[in-house]
Amino acid sequence: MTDQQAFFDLLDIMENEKLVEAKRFFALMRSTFSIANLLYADVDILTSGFVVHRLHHTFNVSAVRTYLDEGFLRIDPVLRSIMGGVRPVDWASVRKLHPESEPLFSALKRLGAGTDGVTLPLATPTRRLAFLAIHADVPAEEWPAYRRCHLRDFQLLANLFHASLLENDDQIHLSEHGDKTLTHRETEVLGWAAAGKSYWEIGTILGISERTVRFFMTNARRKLNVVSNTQAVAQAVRRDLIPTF
Amino acid sequence: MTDQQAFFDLLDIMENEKLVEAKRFFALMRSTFSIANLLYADVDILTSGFVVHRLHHTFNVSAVRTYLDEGFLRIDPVLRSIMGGVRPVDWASVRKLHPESEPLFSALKRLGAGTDGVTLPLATPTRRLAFLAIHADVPAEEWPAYRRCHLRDFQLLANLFHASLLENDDQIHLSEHGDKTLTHRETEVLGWAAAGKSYWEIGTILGISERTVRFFMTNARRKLNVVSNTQAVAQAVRRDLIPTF
DNA sequence: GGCAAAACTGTCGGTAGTGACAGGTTTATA
DNA sequence: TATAAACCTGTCACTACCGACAGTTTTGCC
Repeated sequence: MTDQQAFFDLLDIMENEKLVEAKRFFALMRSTFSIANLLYADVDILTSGFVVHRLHHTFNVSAVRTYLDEGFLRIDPVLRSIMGGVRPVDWASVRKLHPESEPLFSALKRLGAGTDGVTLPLATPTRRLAFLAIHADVPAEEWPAYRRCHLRDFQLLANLFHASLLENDDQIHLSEHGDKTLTHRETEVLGWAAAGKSYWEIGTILGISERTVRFFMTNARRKLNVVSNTQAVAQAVRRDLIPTF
Repeated sequence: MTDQQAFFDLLDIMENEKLVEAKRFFALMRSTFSIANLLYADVDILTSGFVVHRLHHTFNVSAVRTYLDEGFLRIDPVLRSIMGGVRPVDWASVRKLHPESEPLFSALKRLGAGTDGVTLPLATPTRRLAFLAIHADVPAEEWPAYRRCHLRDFQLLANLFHASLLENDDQIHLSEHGDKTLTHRETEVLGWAAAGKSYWEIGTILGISERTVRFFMTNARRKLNVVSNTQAVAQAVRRDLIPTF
């Protein structure tokens, strides 16, 4: 049971160390399990493309570049599954479910990325997309059993690694934009927007100009760190900043 | 290694069954591990109080009621830790860190809730607070070793149980709120709109055209009887219709 | 197979929202 | 009396949203 011992040693590290560097985590994972490669990502998908918050991996750099340049990120059915839930996603089962993605899997194989593995979705406070992809280094026929056996290890360790990175993120974030409180007017216009009123209508209701309504709304958006009135209202409702009427 | 076998049997159930009832999950957990009691909660904490989204447990009903009535929910240092991160929280270590909470722990002991256990934070798409509290049924001196040994099992199984509930969430809540039921796609696009995504971005994320996103959003607006996406999202958030991914 | 519901797509024209430009007025507090 | 913070307003250019037009394809069920 040396396998077991190695896992518990790794668990102790992940539980007790404040920040575990990605390189170190990957090295430990590879020495503990039969893993060929690992990829951890925390990205935000936007109009302009995607904003990579964090990306660490052990794959061939040019292979990952090819994957990104070819736009595989947008069509990868594994990622689509990740976005749709919180369960671990086994690559093989997705491959079976999406035969139209066969070219992608073939390309990945050519790039040396292999096709046996599992991707674990990870929770982010905002709606970003974070995951740990684990590329197996066991014969294809042994993979299902190996995955079944070690999924619990992967899940816990991935969570702890992710938590470690997030916790170090928070420090930066909190010091960057400490909580801004909304003014009375900002709260008011958010409330009316949540009630479906347009800028013009809100201006009429509050007896101010449409422009001024926009001014308050823009301030509110900035303070809430969001990009649209819709998102601002969603935030405000969730955080109970809007009087219910 | 019957212990091991029992875990894997349970894993198979959690991975393959669409919806696992809380009662059944708890029973399976208790028969597989040395667990006295379990408590799963998914709540939303607001300034005006807390909204219980889901609550399942095996504790004494009146004990839980006392816990809530006494306002322990607000002062419980375990919950405070949970809110701050995504790591599993061991009750004993929190107790040591917060000597001022000793009365709470004593009260819990009186209520039969015990003081050896661990609470696992679970990811929610919105900023709700979800967790699985596991109350050990092993002698106090054996608990640290037992916890270390089975944390990975707890983490994975808790995740899968939580995922199962989340996946079945929208149906349950919509049936409560009656008339118009939103389709899966409609709730999905609402969720991304609440996250500040534009039609184009949502289309890209979901792998459909911008026009189709507009189609779903228009249907959602009509069903919710609102005039703007902003109002639709406000309604959806208030009524907890926002999708769970 | 037939039917309904859901999922999906295209185009047009008008209205609403958004960021960046550049200000002025009132009110509370140091 | 400074000084900040809130409150208030105008214009321009651009993008996003929204309703109404008119469909096709897929999925689940009887």
